[in-house]
Amino acid sequence: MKATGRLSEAHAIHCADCPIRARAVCSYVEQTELQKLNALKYYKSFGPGQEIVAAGEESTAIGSVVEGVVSLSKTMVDGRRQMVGLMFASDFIGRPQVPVAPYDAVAVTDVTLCLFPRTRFERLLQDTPGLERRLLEIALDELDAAREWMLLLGRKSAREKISTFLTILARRTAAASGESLGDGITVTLPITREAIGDYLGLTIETVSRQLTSLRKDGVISLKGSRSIGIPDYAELLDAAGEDADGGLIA
Amino acid sequence: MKATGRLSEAHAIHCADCPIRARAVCSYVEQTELQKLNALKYYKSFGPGQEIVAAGEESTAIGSVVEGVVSLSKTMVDGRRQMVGLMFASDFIGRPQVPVAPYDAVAVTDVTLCLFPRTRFERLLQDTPGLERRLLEIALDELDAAREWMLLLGRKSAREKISTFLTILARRTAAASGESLGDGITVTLPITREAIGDYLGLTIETVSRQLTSLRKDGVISLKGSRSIGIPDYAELLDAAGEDADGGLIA
DNA sequence: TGCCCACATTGACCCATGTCAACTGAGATT
DNA sequence: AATCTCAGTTGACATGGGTCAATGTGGGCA
Repeated sequence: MKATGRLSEAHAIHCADCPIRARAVCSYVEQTELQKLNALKYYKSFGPGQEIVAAGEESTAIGSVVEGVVSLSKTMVDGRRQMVGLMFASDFIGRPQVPVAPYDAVAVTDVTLCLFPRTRFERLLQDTPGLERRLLEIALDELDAAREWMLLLGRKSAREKISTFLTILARRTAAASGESLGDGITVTLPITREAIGDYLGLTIETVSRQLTSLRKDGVISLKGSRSIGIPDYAELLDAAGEDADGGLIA
Repeated sequence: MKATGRLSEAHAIHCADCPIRARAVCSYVEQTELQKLNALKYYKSFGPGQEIVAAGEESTAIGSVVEGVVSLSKTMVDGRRQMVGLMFASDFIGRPQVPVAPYDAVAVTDVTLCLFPRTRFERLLQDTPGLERRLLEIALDELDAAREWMLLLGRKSAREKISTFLTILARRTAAASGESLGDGITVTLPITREAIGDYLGLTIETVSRQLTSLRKDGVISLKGSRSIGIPDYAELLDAAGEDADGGLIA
């Protein structure tokens, strides 16, 4: 990853007090072993739009998102772009053993990462019990999510794509805030229309038109361009082409 | 997985003599430890079209493809289907810790699997050195491949999709036979037009038309419907919308 | 040998989504 | 307040790929 962090690099937080401790790679690591991680880790911050790694570039560090949103995307020579992952707090970025990043990682919001030098992390992986196990779980979760996304990209209509995206945000928002999905939740879009298009394999214009269409049909309400009300989650799920319970990976 | 194997269940092969030993989950396991795996494993065979697991069903066994081709696919309530993985010899099917399959697994050809009871395998994972590490590598490779596929599904044209698929087959064929990609390799399609459509997010008709179009343009030659000649691999790569070296995961 | 059946190809047509372009609106800059 | 800018919306039109339907074809079996 680049050496160009933007904000102050906060070293302050000890792993024991880490906000993402419960779900990150380190979550199975014992208190006693945590010292090793704590000694090696460092924070780095990035501003919106700032590049974290570029595809093809060597990434010397890997680690977790502590705060903010990071997009992973691939770009074709002629500029067509497909987002292949949208990473939130506690998600893991980068891959052990492989020095070259296969995609661009870009900060979408203000982002703080908890990083480890890659080769050091590879050694930790071998002698820190629980680390590898958690990383495997995370990788398998990502794989399931990627496959769910393949269904969306390959087979869903524009309307279904947008609706699916909103259901995911709604579930994420509900989970984070403890609200119920039932009673008219409001979600905040973490990304621009362009990024939504890149995520869903659509153009900006189609994203915009589908949002308008969903609004006209009363499935959602728009409060400014980044805030979306969902009066009836079940109706949205239906528009997403999901069977009632979804089967989706949040 | 189902208990309805079709062919003789060959227990004959010892792990030490296994044809996929070098690349499968077990490849880092020491000779001495191999006994444990060998004692637990069993073979199961399936005929073309036979279901291995259904989405939503409990899968009690997980393991490797020894021989043949397996498709993983997701289906929407209205029947739209997207293949999310095409598994060849040494690929791993199923996921530890998660009892319910998130997709259908179907034998495409005659298939032989090397299976382990899932919960037993989970225990092995913890006390067999190297097993977890290799599974992590496999999962991360699959994840990279899935993300590459997301780019294809979300952003590539029908012609590019078909061409990309053929480049992958060509590389796989070349690697398996030791031939060079340069001199007019011939690939055999392992799946029907319908399955190709499901893999690429296209209809049968579009698959057929694009193959015809590529033939008319001299990019490929058709020898029967399942055999395709590739006179100039570079030209095919170009039609796939790839920059010269690809960057694709085979 | 010839028929059958599933797989594949081809044609005609249509529609969802992309493309190109103009317009709008909210926040920042002066 | 005037204006600039950039994200977003909307409109008109083009087109790639889907849909529906007819036709071709090759391998297995009577």
